[in-house]
Amino acid sequence: MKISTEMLKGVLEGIVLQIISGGETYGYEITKELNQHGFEDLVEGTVYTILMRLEKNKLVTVEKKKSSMGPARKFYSLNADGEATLATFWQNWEFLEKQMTQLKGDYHV
Amino acid sequence: MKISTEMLKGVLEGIVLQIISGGETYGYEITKELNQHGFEDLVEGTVYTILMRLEKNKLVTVEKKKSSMGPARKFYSLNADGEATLATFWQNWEFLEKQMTQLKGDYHV
DNA sequence: TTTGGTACTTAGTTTTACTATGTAGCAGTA
DNA sequence: TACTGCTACATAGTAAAACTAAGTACCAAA
Repeated sequence: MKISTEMLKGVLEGIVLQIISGGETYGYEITKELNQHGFEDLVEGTVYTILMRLEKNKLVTVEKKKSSMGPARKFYSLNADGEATLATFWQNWEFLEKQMTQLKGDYHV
Repeated sequence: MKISTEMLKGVLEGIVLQIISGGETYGYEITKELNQHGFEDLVEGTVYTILMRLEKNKLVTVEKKKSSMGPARKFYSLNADGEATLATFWQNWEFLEKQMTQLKGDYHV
């Protein structure tokens, strides 16, 4: 099963924040992890644009580190604003979940 | 609490299908119902564009009926394709819900 | 006759993710 | 050496969906 791409809008950024909150990581790794979490069709390009948006919006700190496995990696960590944004994201998500469950029940014939 | 608008993309169409599945209804009424279901900032224009998309994609049937309360109403009902699309929508939603819950647990520090 | 609620429409904009492609480092191997 | 494959990042252009903002029109009550 794959997730319809439109349904991801506004959710994907929160997901990436959540993954980074689990510990310093970088774009290529995030992509691979998401691919194994049901986001099969997600490609690197999409993740990189999100990471750059996070950086532009000052929700993360970035540190470049050399790797023995290829080119240098850009490691991302959440800063205070990032943590706050992530917390708000989950609140919104849970609220949406609740409304969706209600709608499903209320309008069932 | 209101739902962030970007998070709605791809979800709103399913929500509207779900409401219609509960019985023949029209745009203005759908808007009011959603406003009371946590979608406070949702305005008519948004709902109407979704309804027209549903009609264009042949997921609904439309019937115009006079009203004693103002101009004529356009009543929408789901057809077979609409029901199928709605069922798929809920499958996708539940899958996304599952993945989100997993992500929240897996990457918690 | 004017106000307010009901009801539908649409042009233009913004946001977000996708497509597609390019660049580059490094390891193993033929 | 040349080639393949995996690792890793970057980005220009496009598509989809919802929003903004404005308009039209019907009808009832004050």
